[in-house]
Amino acid sequence: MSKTRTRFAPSPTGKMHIGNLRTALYEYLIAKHEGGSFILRIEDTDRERYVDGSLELIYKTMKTAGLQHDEGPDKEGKYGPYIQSERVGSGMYLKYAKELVEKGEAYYCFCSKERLDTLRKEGSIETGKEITKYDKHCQGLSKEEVESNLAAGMPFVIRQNNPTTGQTTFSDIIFGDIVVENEELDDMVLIKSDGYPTYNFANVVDDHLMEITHVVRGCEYLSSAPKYNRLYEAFGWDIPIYIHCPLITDENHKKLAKRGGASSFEDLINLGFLPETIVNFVALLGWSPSGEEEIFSLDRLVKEFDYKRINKAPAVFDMVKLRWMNGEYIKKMEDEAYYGYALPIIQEAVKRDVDYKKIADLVKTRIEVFPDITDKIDFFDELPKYDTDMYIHKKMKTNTENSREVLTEILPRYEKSEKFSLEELENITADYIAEKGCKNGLVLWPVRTAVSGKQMTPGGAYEIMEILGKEESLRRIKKGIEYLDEL
RNA sequence: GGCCCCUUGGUCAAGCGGUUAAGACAUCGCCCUUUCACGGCGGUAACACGGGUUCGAUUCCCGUAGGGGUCACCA
Repeated sequence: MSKTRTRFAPSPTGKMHIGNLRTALYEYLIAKHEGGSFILRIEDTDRERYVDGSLELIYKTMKTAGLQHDEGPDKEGKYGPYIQSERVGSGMYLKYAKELVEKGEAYYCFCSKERLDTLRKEGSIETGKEITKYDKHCQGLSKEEVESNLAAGMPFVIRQNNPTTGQTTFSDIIFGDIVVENEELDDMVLIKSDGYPTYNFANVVDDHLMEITHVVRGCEYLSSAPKYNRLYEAFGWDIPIYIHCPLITDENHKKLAKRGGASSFEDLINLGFLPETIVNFVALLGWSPSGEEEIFSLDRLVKEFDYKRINKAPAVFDMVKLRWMNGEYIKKMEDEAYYGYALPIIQEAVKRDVDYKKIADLVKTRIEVFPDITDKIDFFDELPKYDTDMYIHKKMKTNTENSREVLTEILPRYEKSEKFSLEELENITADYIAEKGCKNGLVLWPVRTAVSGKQMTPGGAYEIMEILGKEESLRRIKKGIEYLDEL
């Protein structure tokens, strides 16, 4: 048994789609789980769709996701070049295509775009159905006609020559054996008129040349798989193990579109998700471990991943659960890493001179995504204008009356505090509550309200006051009394 | 429309002929508590339908329905 080799073969056409990321991840996991190699190959045979900067984005994405390849354009390897456009120059794809022509498994086609278009249209008029198969028009060309056309410099493509009778079976690890009528197989183009191979052809040739053992890709390629098999067979090459992954869909059960919402790794990162979360989450979309855990590091995934447990049914990308999972990751983060993300956001939101780390600590268990921080801590920056109804709380038994009383009574006590530390504030308040003989909430609710102006805050009255400092805290309490006096 | 694939709670999913049909997210309730979270406990909620096969089907087979994918000189 040869060493496991998988490959991720993206096209440099923009952002990294979430489906592609999962494919890359599975390929990485399969290779690493079996101690094999993970190869990065760039499929840039469509020069029109090329997007500048995509290559760098691919590298960057793979790196931040932690999917380090063993071979690729930027890494040594004996199967290079790893960029298809660089392989075209040697004429190798054409050479292989010609080999198929020799064998009668492919043929030159000189049909114009116009003829192909009208072919489809006419077909639909006659039968009422759309004809999508090429009619093998050029297959009938004699060798001489082909030669003279070529000599005349006529543009051509090379098409696969598929049989019109019989059946082709192909085997997929996830979906099992799938049988199709050969009549259904279109004579797909192998070499385009610009001399570049099509994806379908380059893919097969390169996978063979690079000795790829497991081909992982999305389900949307399932229907082209039989044609691949014919290619392998025509060449007499070993067919790799196919692993077609279920689709990832949006909430409407439609293939996750590039448009609308977050469908790429970059989008998700920009929304504040951690790379580890995205990798973890995406791994669980269409695959499940044998145990019941759900939080997996990449290393754990490598250990646990068994591609035979990949699902068939499409999976909805659930943003809500993604957010939950990200929250789990945030809670588990080491301080240093956490502060690295949180502090800049807090500094941006709170201009006042306060202990940002303390704020960060308060908010750590209350967010799912880092941008959540801003809304939760804005009151540290400035006391919002609030309604005095906020002093009314049934459970705390507070109302505007007793709140005013509490605030007025406790204010001078806080004023006497020297350090205004958590401990001191706690003692002062506890003493007051004891003297008053009331419930904690009766005092703490109005204090927290006055000091924050919000109904919900990370941390309680003490934490907030400590962070705000004596001057600001007292100012806010006085403000609260003022509001209540106005009633 | 042709071809192909899919079908367990709202979502992700376990299950692989006999189970009280797991677990997670979401949701609801309770507890904890100075609010909100966190945490803890518990509840609601599923095998699309119809035929077979079988002593027995969520599991196997065939239909039906629904959903999805794909039909390029794009990948």
